Amino acid sequence: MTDFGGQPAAGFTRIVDVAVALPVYTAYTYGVPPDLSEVVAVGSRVLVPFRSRLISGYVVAFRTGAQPESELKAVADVLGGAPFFPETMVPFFRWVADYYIHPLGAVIQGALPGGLTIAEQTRYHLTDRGRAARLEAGQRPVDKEGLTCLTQGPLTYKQLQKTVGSSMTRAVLKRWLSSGWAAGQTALMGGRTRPRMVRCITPLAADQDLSALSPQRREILKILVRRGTLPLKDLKQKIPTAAGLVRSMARDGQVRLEEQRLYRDPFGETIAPDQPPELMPQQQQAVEKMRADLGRGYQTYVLAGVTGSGKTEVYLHMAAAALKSNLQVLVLVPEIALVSQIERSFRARFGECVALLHSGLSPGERLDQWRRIIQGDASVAVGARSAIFAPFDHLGLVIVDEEHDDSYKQEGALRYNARDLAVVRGRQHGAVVILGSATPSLQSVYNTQIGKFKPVYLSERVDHRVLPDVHVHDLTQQNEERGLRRFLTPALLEAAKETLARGEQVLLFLNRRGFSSSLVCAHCGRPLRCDRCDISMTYHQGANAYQCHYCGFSRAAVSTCPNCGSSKIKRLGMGTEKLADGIQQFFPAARVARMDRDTVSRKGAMLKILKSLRDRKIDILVGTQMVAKGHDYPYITLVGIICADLSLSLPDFRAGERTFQLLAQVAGRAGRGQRCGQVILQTFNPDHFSVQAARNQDYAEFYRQEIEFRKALQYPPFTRLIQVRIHGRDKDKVAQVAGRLGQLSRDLKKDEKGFAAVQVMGPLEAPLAKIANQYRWQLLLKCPHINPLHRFARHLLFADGARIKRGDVSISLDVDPVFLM
DNA sequence: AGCACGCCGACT
DNA sequence: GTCGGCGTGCTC
Repeated sequence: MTDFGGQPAAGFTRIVDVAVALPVYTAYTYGVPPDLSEVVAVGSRVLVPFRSRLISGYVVAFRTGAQPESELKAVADVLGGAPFFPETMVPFFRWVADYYIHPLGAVIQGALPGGLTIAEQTRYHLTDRGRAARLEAGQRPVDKEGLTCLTQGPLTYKQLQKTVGSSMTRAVLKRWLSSGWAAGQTALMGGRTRPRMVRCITPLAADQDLSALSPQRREILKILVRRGTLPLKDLKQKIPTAAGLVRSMARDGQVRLEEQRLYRDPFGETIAPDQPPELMPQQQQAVEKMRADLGRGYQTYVLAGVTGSGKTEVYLHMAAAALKSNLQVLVLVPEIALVSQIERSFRARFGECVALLHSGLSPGERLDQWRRIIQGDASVAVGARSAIFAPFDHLGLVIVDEEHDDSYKQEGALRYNARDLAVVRGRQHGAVVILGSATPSLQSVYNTQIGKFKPVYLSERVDHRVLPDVHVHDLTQQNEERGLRRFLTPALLEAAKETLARGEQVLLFLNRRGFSSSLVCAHCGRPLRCDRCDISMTYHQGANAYQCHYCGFSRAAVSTCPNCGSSKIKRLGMGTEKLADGIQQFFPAARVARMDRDTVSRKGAMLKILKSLRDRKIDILVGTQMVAKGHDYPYITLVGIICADLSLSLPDFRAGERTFQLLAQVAGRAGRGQRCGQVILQTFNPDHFSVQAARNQDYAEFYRQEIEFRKALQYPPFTRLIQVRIHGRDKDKVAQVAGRLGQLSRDLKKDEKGFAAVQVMGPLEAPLAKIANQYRWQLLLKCPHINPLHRFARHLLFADGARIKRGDVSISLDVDPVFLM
């Protein structure tokens, strides 16, 4: 096999820093051998020796300083040819790694299209001797079981351990190797995503004398001359025997056969080009104001436009202006379902130069869109939060639509907020950033107040449509009612009746899916909880099952109470499923549809519902917060908010903000077409300021009250937060580690003067104390400034916390947490 | 992550 | 006395 250690010290033409795709926090330095020096660039994906195996990494810098060359290992290969990101993005990756306290290599890895990572892996196979040993009597159970696993084919150590269990240790494997029962073979694994290469045929001379050819050859050439280069597959559809024919035609010099890269097409149907419409005066002013800054350095604008004020058209005009100055444009929307709407507008206006980036694409499609951007074939990218890493080099405009939306926060290993990163990237590229929303986040509005961002307002709806009337109805008045009537006020039913009679559509919003959201044993009175999460389950009628909304666990609805064995389970509370069911009984003739995570899980299901709505094949749409997100419903004139309070009672300092945004957004769905809309808002808290502000569509009033509350309690935007999460399978160990981290935090605060301003809250058991068998504790760090907070968290995680950490308890950080549950 | 090294308990 | 468990540390 290859020897990695003994490369000649001399002969390295260049020295590079490589960020490897592992949880390590430093870049490593390698020498570039002469045969690779031409192809290595910043952004190259390289294969490098690391300890005793080969793994992939990314070149983040060339080294010029003196480095003892003899100690360097050599880059083994350059993968995938061209670089995967421009050099200008390295500072961005570094910023992200630093700010979110995450390994640089992992940041890059997470940013790039998936399926690229390569590492050397050893897989073990059974030898003849091992086959014999397996059958011998008196073998240990581990050996017997493990060797049997290998009869199915070679496995890695990890795979073996997974199937056999914890008794399968490295020592056992070593014994097999030394006694010759098994042997290892090392190979490069992963990295299966490749450009799609297709055999294409090109006609060689357009003016060939066709009469001398056979009729079939003549036909092929005719098609080719008309269509230009064509994939062989397409030609075969017209002429089934084309494969053989073109080969001989190539020999005769009539056509050329070659492998060409074909971009996988994630776009649906083609879209007819449109013309920019005339802007309203307000839109025109907004565009003029922001356009003046394009190409003149960084500036962030908060575009606060009421629902229906034509923000998209402002985006399109800004994008056109940026493209005209040869600047690239990045457009972010909160979720995949909204990408297609915006993407259609952009493609209609700008055509082929639009790329699409979101996690719904296949790895191959993503890689292709990525390449189109790097090669400059696409100068506009539309996508969900991960598109913030699009490999643009001359970014001039970043648009974040519905910037208040929590979906911009990525949960998982690297917890970033794409909206915040848009501002960072904009600053690094000297670009204009537009944060657009009808209900901007408190954070962004605060930033306009302190002069960090500039505000731009769109207060008029296009075509002078008026905002809908919002009527608040107190649900406590319904306490005497039973069943559905408890949540359907006479006013709502009356309004629905009238709306349907006029042939218009009704939207009913209830932020809770399923049929019954509360399951209680009729015998012993205990709530039915998920085994793995310690959270109340929800009854789903469609699936006839009890489901856990946190881990997905599902059990048949015939199950008995785990506590007393009774089979009588009371189904209380209401979700969208029960609401849709019930409303149908009130309006038997109406066509009722439901839109929530259960009905749109299949690909394209949501578009189908939206299309039926537009085609007026639906009279009443029942939905969760999904219906509140940016969709256009031209024929909906009545919006019923069934219970405005569901998000109000959550133990989260942002509950009020979230509720206001949700209510205002849902209300804004009414009357977007020609007709005026009305909203009926039902609530148990009619006097709550979030409800009041939503009713009056009064953002300023909401802001005034909410900002007071944040200031009084010293919450963001007046402070910064880092949440430390401690979780693991062993309840006691998690609690113990959490306690020790808390103690450590207080010691740290006492010992270092710089940490005086850092407030340590907790450790506390998380509000959702157990999810998917993981027990959870948390520690909240709060400070007016981010710097001490960062240093503090690093200290906790690396310097001292590292000693506290146990193998089976993990500690992770969430910088600027959005969900505190 | 993955792999080696090194330190303690239960067995031939 | 060794075998083998897992905590600790390093990888250019």
